[in-house]
Amino acid sequence: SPLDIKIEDAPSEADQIEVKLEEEPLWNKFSNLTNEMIVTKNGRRMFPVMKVRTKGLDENAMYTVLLDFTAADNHRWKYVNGEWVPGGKPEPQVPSSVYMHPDSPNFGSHWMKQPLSFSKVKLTNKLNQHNGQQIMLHSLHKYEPRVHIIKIGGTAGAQEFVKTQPFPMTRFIAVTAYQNEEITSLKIRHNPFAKAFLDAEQRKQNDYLP
Amino acid sequence: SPLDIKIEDAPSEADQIEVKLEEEPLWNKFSNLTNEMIVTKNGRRMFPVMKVRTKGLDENAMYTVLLDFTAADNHRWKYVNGEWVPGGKPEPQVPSSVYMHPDSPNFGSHWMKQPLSFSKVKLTNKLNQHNGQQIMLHSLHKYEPRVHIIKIGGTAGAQEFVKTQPFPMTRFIAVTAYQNEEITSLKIRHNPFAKAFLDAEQRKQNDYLP
DNA sequence: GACCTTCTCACCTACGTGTTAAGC
DNA sequence: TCGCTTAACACGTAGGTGAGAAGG
Repeated sequence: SPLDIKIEDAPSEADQIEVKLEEEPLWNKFSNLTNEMIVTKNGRRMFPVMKVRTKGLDENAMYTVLLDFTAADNHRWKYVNGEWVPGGKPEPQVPSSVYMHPDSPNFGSHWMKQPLSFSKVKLTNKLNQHNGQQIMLHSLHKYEPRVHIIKIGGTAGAQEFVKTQPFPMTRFIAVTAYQNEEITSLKIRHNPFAKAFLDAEQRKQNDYLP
Repeated sequence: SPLDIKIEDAPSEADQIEVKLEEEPLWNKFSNLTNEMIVTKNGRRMFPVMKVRTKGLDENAMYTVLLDFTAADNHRWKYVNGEWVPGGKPEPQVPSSVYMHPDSPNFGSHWMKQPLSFSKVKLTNKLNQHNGQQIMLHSLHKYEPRVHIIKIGGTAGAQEFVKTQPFPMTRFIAVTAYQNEEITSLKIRHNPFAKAFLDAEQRKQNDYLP
């Protein structure tokens, strides 16, 4: 009967929350070529930048937003003859450390007001003590970024994971130097900080013409 | 009797909270000369930067920290013969808009961990719609900065002022161009962004020597 | 030798300074 | 004229790029 509605049928908050990737067309271009991200001792920013739009949060509740990276598979990769091929045993696959979005903690209304950008996260291949802005990854391993939404309860210190959203399109192989020159070319053409190399890049493009 | 303790005798949270100015010796140098702060259309940062240290907050409670500016007196000022003198009627003295510290909202533990800096606040003499980082002031009026601590309650949207701390030593007159060249000199000697003018400044200093 | 990593570099973005001359 | 404001400017801080040579 219509009166038989159970409490479990009510959608939980987690079901209502959406975390959606921005700039999918750009990410897709990199993904189609197998994306690479540079890791350095002091940490390198990601390009493209992870940007997500959130929906379905409680406007007045408080949330913290996290970014981390899971091992996308179970091996080490090599770039051979213009192709990425699996090779060798992987490093022990411990979960990456976690980057907290600098606006955290904040109200649901804040997070939903505009897309949030993880522009300042830095990827490194070394353990660096001082700095919560760096995430250590293993070079030549493939990773998948995830965003977590954590709700902060009214009572002291209470926290609760309400959503974990993986982004398969943003997968990448961590490298200390770019392997695929098409990736280099895409980065130069879209990252304003690489403008110094744009002229040379455009000359190369012209070389392919008759 | 010892049992006669009344609840009112317990110190309120506001009584326990301290908000203390950092870098007082530097502020004092400017204050002794009558400090000036540039205001521009797009907004100018303050120098020195307002930095405060907080104590006595509840580590697990959530607070927002605000900065604003009150009219320090009831007249307009003029710089005549190397001196600031009162002159003319003031603009209507509405309270300034409010700058929210970018870490807001955050836990008491966060605010007490290290001094908080208001380095990014910008002072303007024009109403600029888009931008919460700018505070409009009237040129040639004297202002006194204040810091407010606001506690965010557990229930939706509940907020409560728990502390308002004025800083008389940081008073300044808003100007569109520096009037007292000793103020200019102090700014150049201490603000790293003015290093381009440091050489010329040091030559001037030497001119005063025999 | 082949592969991977590290370091320095020129060249950018982005923007915070007071100066100066022009505007009102 | 005088007082005040504006806008362009040179010169900094601060730091994000891939290139290329050197190192392991």
